[in-house]
Amino acid sequence: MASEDQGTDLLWGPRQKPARAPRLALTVDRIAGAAIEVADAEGMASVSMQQVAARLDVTKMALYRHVSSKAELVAVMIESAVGEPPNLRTVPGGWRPRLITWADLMRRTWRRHPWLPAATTGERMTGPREVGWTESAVAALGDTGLDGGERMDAVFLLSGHIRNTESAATAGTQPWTAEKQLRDILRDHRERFPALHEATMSTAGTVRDNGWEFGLNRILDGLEVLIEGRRPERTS
Amino acid sequence: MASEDQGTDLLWGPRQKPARAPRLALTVDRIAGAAIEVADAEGMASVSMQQVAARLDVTKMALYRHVSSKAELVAVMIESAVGEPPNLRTVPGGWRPRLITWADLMRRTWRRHPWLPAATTGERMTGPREVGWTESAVAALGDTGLDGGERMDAVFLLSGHIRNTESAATAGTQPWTAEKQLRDILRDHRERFPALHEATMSTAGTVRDNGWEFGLNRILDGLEVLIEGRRPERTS
DNA sequence: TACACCCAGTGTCCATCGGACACTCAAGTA
DNA sequence: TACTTGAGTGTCCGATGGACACTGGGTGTA
Repeated sequence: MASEDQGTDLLWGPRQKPARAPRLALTVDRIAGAAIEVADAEGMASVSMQQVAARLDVTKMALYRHVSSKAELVAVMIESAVGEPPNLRTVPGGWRPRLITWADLMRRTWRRHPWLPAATTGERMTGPREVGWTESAVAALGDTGLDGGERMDAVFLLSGHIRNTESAATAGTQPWTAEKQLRDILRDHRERFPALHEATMSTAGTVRDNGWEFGLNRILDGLEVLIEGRRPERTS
Repeated sequence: MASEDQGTDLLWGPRQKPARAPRLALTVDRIAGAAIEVADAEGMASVSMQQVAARLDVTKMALYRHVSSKAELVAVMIESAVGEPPNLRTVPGGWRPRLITWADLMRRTWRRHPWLPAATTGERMTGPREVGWTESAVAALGDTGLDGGERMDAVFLLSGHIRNTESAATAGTQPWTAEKQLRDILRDHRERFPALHEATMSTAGTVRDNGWEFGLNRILDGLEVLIEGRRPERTS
């Protein structure tokens, strides 16, 4: 950029500083941190090797000394962003409050890093912390009488709901979440989509959470029906 | 590519064919069809302007005469792939069988085009057929006593479940769906993830559907709890 | 019949992407 | 002092989406 100016300074000016500031050593953690900053600020689409490298004042190829590919960079970002999985054993009240706590913590994390839904779709590597979050939720269902497959399916269902509501929050994943756009469409075509038109209009002015609370309660109610039905009959 | 050979042929060989086969006129539908073929065969990542153009034996820039951007191409693909929304009014038995039918039809469509989850994430344009599918499901909840917001949230919850199970079917969206990989990890770290290890091992050899049936039944049960509780009390 | 216009399809260019590979150069060791 | 090592660099490549000027054949009008 300013190579000529620098040359002039080097020749004529007072030698004020070492030509290149003594920079911190590059580490995987620093790289992940920079990538997360880019993603938080400008979205996953802006996370490229050159963008991340630029933020560290380094060449993109330097990054490859520490991560073997972009996929690995993303994997490291995710592990760093999700944080340590929670310990739910101290939450009183059985499986339901524990799952609510888990879902709430997870949702908070995902809200802090809105690119997580986009980063965690598709084939990819999985890190220990991510698995730890799953462990945590599966363990919370330990005394419900559900079998192993059911416990895993239940956690998948719940975490999928978080993914859906959060990715819908940042981008219109589903037609009916792009509020404004959909409302305009429906105003122009109300005769074609009467039920949807009526439902949408009745929610005008309402605070929307993309169905987070609604879906959470439906899922937990559905689980409760199964768990209570499974329990050895006592009274009835 | 073979321009010199063609030149030779034109000069010396018998003039066998018009240099370029009389090709079908390019239309948006033909373009969308070709793009869907590419996506079905090689996944969404292989859908590029040049790939689609090549399949039509045409330059990529020719496509821009018919679609204004790649985003528009994708939007057209989606509209074409989802097909006409179903009419559920003939399905007997109330909202539950109707939603099951709807979910089953939608899941079938998404299975036919495994790229649909990937294509319908992120900010994008929405077409009338896609909105039609939503209309169809919202209408099925018309006589449940749910209010407009609840009906939309319910449909979002259900369609989100389809998205999750289907996108997990084609790629390991969640750690616990990449069966083989996860099982290996857990074998090596069973002391770190005991609950998950136990749950996973107990499902060995089981046919997995990514929790489709399980999640569907939980969601419907959860909806039923709400709907029945909302109904004006009769007996009890 | 002649000519001008229109427009679908072409060719070329550009910035950006992930990544391969050979390099420089300073620090540490023999 | 000479050699090795390894972090960071520079350059190249093919593929991506897209801008823009061009061409050539068909059609409507004079």
